[in-house]
Amino acid sequence: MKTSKKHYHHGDLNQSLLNAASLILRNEGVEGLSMRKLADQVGVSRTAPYHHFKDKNALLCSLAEAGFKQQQADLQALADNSGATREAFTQYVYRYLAYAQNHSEIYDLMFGRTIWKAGEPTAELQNSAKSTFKTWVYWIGLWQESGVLTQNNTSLRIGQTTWASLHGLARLMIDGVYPDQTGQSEMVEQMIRNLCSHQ
Amino acid sequence: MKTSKKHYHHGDLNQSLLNAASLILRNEGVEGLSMRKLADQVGVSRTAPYHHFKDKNALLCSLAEAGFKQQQADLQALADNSGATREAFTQYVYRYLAYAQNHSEIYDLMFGRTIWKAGEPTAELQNSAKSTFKTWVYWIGLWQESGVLTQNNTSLRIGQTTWASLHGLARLMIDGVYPDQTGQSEMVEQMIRNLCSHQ
DNA sequence: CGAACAATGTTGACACCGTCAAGATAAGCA
DNA sequence: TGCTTATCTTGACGGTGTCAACATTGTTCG
Repeated sequence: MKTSKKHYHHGDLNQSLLNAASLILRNEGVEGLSMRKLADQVGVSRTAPYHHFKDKNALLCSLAEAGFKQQQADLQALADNSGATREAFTQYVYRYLAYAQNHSEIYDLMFGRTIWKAGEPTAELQNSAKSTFKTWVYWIGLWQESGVLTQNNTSLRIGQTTWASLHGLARLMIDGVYPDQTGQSEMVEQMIRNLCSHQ
Repeated sequence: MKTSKKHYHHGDLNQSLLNAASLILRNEGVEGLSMRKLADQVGVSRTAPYHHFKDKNALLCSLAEAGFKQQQADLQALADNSGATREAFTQYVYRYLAYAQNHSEIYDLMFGRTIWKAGEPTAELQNSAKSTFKTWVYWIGLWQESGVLTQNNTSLRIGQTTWASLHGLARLMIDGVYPDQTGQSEMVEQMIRNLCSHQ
């Protein structure tokens, strides 16, 4: 019943849709992701997906949500293996940017206008985002305590600004504004030097 | 011949299209800007705009280009009236962010994926962007000389990172990821503190 | 002046898109 | 068994960008 192709019911359409959508996203970007093509890819009629996702926006939110969870797990693993040292922060930054580059389309969904401005973020998505940010602020606090980051403001504020800086870097690389890879790691190094406290 | 409505030829369609597009952009965002609606608004047939812009992408590039020029003039005026002081830098940052907020849709066109990744930036647009960035780097150099910004790297590198930070802040505000205005100016203040050299 | 030509406008058509409404099919349960 | 509900289907509507073919106008030159 699961792998059969002649069944009227698909079996696990919800997940299949997410998988196929992920693939299209990676290969063709959001612009190449349409509900019709998606349905076709999965081998189902145009409107079948609407029984699993309210609309396209809901599908995208689901993808972004998965992105948040993966990113959070990704980074959590790193933090567990090291203290609040400057080296850990550096690695954190590199991981963050690597994630943004390796999953640029999902990253765009997570933080871009498609969902947050043009569309409407699902409640679940908002929760995921908020949770991720809280974890981030928590670690910022630790880095402040250990003197890696400046203590001239609350961890919330420092969390906001450092994240904004990281995000800006990620966006410029992702959106094709900095097309050349040249000097990219130098930029990151300089950015880290800027973010860390100068004693 | 100019203001008449019964003429077969419009008279100044090119500019009229840009004006109308600007208006739609401001009121409804890029999502609400379609070539057909645009043509309708100007009172011309669907495909008339294609005699003035190769395609929608070209139109958007033109809008973004105008944005660059306006921004550059905007900021140039500021710089002319003040030296390379920290106060000038602060004002610069505020102006930059204000521009991003007050012209969020154009800002998005100038630096967003719509043109730079999904579409193809016109040669003219690329020139405008490059020119603006060069001016930016030039001023960064002056601020470095006067000790406002750090001298631990080239003006190009510092220009890239400070701009990335600013850009990140702008994006988060624009894209609706930071919906509340609360503490926004505090964020900016902290960001400036971070960017300026700590003597 | 008039004819040729280029610029600018028009309608028609095509292939997409998101999504709603109504009906078909299957699964779960009484 | 039959009823309900979840799932999937086809059909349809209004929207999109843009190409091809044709109409009109302004320009230029013999």
